[in-house]
Amino acid sequence: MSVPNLADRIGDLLPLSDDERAALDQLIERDRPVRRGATLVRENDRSTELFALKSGRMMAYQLLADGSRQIVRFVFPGDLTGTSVLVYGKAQQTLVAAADSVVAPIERAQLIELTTRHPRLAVAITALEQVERAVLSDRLAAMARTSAHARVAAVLLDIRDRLRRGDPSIGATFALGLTQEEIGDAIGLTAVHVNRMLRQLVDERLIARSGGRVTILDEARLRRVAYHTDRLAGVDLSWLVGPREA
Amino acid sequence: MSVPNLADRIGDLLPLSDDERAALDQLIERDRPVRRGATLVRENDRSTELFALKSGRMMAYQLLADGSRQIVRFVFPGDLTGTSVLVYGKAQQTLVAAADSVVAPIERAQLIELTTRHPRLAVAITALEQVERAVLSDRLAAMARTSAHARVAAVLLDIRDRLRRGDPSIGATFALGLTQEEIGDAIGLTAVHVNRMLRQLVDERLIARSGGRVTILDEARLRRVAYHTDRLAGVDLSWLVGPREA
DNA sequence: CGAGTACTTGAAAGATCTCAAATTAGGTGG
DNA sequence: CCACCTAATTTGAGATCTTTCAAGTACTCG
Repeated sequence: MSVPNLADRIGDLLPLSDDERAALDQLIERDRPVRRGATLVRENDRSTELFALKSGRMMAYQLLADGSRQIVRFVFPGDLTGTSVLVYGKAQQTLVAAADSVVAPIERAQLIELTTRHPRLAVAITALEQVERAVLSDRLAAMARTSAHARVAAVLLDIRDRLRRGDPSIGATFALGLTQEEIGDAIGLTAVHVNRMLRQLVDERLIARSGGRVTILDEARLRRVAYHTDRLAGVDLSWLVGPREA
Repeated sequence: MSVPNLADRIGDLLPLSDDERAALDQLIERDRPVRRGATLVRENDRSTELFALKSGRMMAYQLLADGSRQIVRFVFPGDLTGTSVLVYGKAQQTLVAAADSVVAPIERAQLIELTTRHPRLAVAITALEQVERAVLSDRLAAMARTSAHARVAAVLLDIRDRLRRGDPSIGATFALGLTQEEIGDAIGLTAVHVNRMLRQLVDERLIARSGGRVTILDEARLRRVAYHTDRLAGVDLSWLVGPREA
């Protein structure tokens, strides 16, 4: 596979029976292309669909009362997004394609039906949600407690790590695929200040930049500066009963 | 009931069959008292227990590399907490009692067993998790994008709303039950600045204070100042099949 | 009554934002 | 391939917000 899909992601957490894998594959069988810059769902839209990203990249954001935009999450292939329609019946966040993308739309009833027939998959999907939550908590702590310098470092590492999950050949150099304004909207800074912090990271010889591409020069030090923790690392579902017994 | 428990909270989302309610009641049958100030779980502790709060109040926090504390969540009666042990097998956050409390410890295997036998409850618990996530997203946006003034206003409203959920007789006046340092650790401010912002809210006639108690004088305006949204309001699980058919 | 913790206030330092302008990069039609 | 157009980036200077440090006051518990 070129990019991981939902079944691959879940398969990484948990050995899947053929039956379970087939059910997941069927869940994401439909394709819907979304052009770069296009909006897939708008905040507060009434909807009963959620999405698995198959390729490309998307961003989920909320608008605040004063018009500013908070990018809550970058969505990479294999991620499930819009899960809050399960509960709210409407979208809590706007979903925009950051690159040409393909999503699999999933009716919430489909997902419920899947989890009813395959309780282990329900647990696995819950696990993915829990990881999201842990990431969100970390980001909250970072926004509240760390400097602009640290947050910019953190977002660089985060994007690189997530790109690498889809393509292990990615090394220290990668295309960020974000404008400085988007970075700012993700970590609560103005574009101007993001620019200054990037320059500072360059001056400190932590990264290099050329033509939209970033090179991490000293990953250990950058990670220290960013107070970075990898939340997918500690996930352990091995205690769940194996596929046969389930 | 004096304070809501987990079964009540879920019952608010979804009409429960007798069977389902009994299963929930059984899930939280054990009692473990925790004295004010005591630590129930420490971040990174290996553990397979999660908890439902039965009475009192708790706080979940993370420590950052520089030693500062981020309070990620205030836990009220009926809340489930520590759910990340499902996935990580260890606690992601430290849990401390903010008041004398009683929790029901729940083995993760118990919860899995419950959700396997009662798929609708699995959905309901997922719903609670989704609400938590939406709240966390809002808080992220608030940290990243709103002023100290707005954040202090928001935390006051948040605490009041959650107290009221447990005791509808609570009106405009309530005991905050938090030190200014704790408020600061929740919203990313120093205690000194929290103090100044409280004073400013008083000067603006939005609130009054006396002896640890806060009175909201102009709720509409305070809510506007805080950019506040109530995330439990929009929850709708009515589309799930009723208990009989399930 | 005394000791410790929480609260309060002031002044100065530091971080980040705002505003403004100059420069660069990328995309398009000729 | 060039010329142009727009969006993105870069830099400077001053304003604003929040923190830090320091000191004094109030409250609570034993």
